[in-house]
Amino acid sequence: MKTHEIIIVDDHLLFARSLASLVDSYNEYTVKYTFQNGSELVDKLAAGMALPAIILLDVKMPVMDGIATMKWLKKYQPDAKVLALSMEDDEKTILNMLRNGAKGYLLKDIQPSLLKKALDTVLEQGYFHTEQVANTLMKSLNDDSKKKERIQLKENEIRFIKLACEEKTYKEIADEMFLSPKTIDGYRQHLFDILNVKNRIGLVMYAIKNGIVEV
Amino acid sequence: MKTHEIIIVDDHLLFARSLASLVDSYNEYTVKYTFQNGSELVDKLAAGMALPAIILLDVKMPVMDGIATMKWLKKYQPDAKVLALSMEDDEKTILNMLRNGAKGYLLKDIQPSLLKKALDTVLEQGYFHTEQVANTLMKSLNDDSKKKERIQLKENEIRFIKLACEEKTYKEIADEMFLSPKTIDGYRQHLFDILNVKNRIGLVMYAIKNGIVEV
DNA sequence: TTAAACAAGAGGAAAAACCCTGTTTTTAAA
DNA sequence: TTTAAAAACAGGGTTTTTCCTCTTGTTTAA
Repeated sequence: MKTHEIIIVDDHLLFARSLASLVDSYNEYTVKYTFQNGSELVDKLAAGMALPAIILLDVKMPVMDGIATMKWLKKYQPDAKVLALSMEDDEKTILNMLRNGAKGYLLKDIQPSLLKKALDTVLEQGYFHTEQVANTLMKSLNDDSKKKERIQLKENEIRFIKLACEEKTYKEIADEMFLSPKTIDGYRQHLFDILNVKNRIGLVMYAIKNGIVEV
Repeated sequence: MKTHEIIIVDDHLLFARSLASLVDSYNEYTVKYTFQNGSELVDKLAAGMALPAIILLDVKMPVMDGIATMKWLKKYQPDAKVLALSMEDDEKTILNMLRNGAKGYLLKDIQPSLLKKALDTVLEQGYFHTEQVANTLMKSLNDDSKKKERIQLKENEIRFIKLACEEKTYKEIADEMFLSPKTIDGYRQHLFDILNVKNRIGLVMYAIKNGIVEV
């Protein structure tokens, strides 16, 4: 029976080696290579190496870390199946890896048996996540909807911002809000000042970053 | 021992009733009210009714549906703990409910025993999600990172768009790209045409929706 | 090889966005 | 009841954006 090829990318040699022997102990999987950082992997892939079934990718590495590697893979090898490995369950990092196409996020302190399940699940379903990571994910969805309004905006200002994110002129916005264009101009200027932006583009980006408008 | 109060909001009376008796059968929980739509709930809350421990909220309802209700709650009762109930596992809806603060998303065809676990978990951890929903969540994270570039854009056009999402004038963008402002103007016009947007705001929104720029 | 498509760029002009300094009216607070 | 801040609005000027048409040189495809 043909086994699935695995590549391990991790700068901690000891860990990488033991992980490799663990993976090799499964009948269905074989470790093809272990690399010490992202750019070793990228080099080989760029040189024409075929994608393995799954890449186990450490997040924190010197030279080219997990996130940089994911970005490269997303662009040039979007079909790569990557399981991220990490010491810490930092929310931002998890999101970043997953958003860039990682199929799952494993903490390094998981039960070895879980690794097998993770590999199997990724091949079958395309995704794998632990309870813990899923929780973090859920939380993040909510947090950013809460951490809104660090600067308290008035009802009308928010209405204005939302309209400013559409393809409308200020004149049209004024009509829609039943206010004079000059008042709208005042809103605009005031918001530029308090939000520290230079033009309407900045206002739109602020609105998106702070969840005032849905993307 | 004091039980946790539950409110059920569902327009299907038969379902609501049986759900209520199921919840009441747990020692730790008591159904306080059942409402037939979101606005009944909102009315009571607006009139000063205290929040229950958990609200079980149907997604598809007449008058005021789950999403509208979540939006109201997010604004006026952000501490409400809501478990969404739904017949279908539509990706958009799930995201929408969770983004608006739902603590979990239960499909109506789950095992009754899972409901108990869901209630317990929400109270303990703040969140509950089934395997299935978590999967949907993961998938959505990735799908939108892939569905990029439906319209094939040139390297330079993408560079321009990215800069157009910053607070720069076209003159500044031209300098940065070592091109004449008139060439930049050409890029702009061409992109407006092919992307079907009316102004730079539309361009920025397109860029964000299609993952050309990170938010 | 000739025509078509394309990229870079120019001129000119109207529309929209931006900026500053004011006045009047409302609203809220002392 | 007086005062003061905030909201609505105006005038008027500068800059940027947007739109249209046109030229020139380069690839590309028939």
